[in-house]
Amino acid sequence: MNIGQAADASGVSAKMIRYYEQIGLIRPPSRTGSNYRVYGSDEVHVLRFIRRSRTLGFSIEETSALLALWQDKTRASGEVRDIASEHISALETKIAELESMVGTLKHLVHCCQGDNRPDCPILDDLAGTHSKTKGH
Amino acid sequence: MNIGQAADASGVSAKMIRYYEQIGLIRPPSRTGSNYRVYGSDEVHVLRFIRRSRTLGFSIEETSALLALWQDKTRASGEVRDIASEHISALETKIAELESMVGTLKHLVHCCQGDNRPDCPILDDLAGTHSKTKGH
DNA sequence: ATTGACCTTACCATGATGGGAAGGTCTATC
DNA sequence: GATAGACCTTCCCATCATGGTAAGGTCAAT
Repeated sequence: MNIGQAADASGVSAKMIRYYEQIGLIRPPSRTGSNYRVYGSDEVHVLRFIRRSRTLGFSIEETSALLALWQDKTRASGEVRDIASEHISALETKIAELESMVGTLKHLVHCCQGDNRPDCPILDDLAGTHSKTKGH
Repeated sequence: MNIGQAADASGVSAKMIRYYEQIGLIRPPSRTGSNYRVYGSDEVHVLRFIRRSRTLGFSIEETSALLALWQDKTRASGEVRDIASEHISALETKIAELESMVGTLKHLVHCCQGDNRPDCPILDDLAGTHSKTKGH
């Protein structure tokens, strides 16, 4: 299997497959006589694992740890759960931050006439020219 | 005022002030005879505006647009509201994605024993070795 | 043999920020 | 004055994950 076919089969772009190899996330595959990378179903399986992990928002580093645990037959599932739990916490923090932003912005948009007058509470808030943003 | 003092007064690092100047977000300030940048309260005001905008998650590009509108006395507040509304939508999409990730991960963690057995539903899900992840 | 689709490596770009080096300047103290 | 230390200047590099592009080699079908 060529890299393009492995890319199609795994959903990871050829560009990324080479990158993952370069940073040591995956092993260098064997090559043909003309220096083409050759992949088998095992490699595709690994690539799918990586893709799913990335889709779930795990960083490359976390993905690398999960991959090692996956391939380690003697692993303890507690380690995996810890990684996932910490990732959940990080995601929830991020969500809370975004929700806070959205809350502020919605309030500002609600207060904004949206007409042609030069007054604009959104800009006023950004400029910090008034005392309070929140609290009706 | 030197760049360090402007940084302290605005909450934007000196490094970032120079960067904003370099990309054209802010105007180059005047210089002393010894080539030091000199800032006044107007510049600090602009920097605070930028900082607040970035804190609310607006990109540099969006911040640039908002800054132009802020400094345009004849602006229509509708434009500002449109930028903010679109940003809210983008943030909400992001939040929904993150919540979806968290939902999946929580389910997986819930199913994971966290003991020393090699079975781990989280890894199984990442590997895609079973039919369903969701749906109890 | 030619063509077109694929592969290879190598370099550059993103967005926003931080780090550091090498060298110049200002201020306070001796 | 001189010296020390805190500041300033520019320039380059790194991040993180991904995409693009260019120059050149290879394969399969016509």
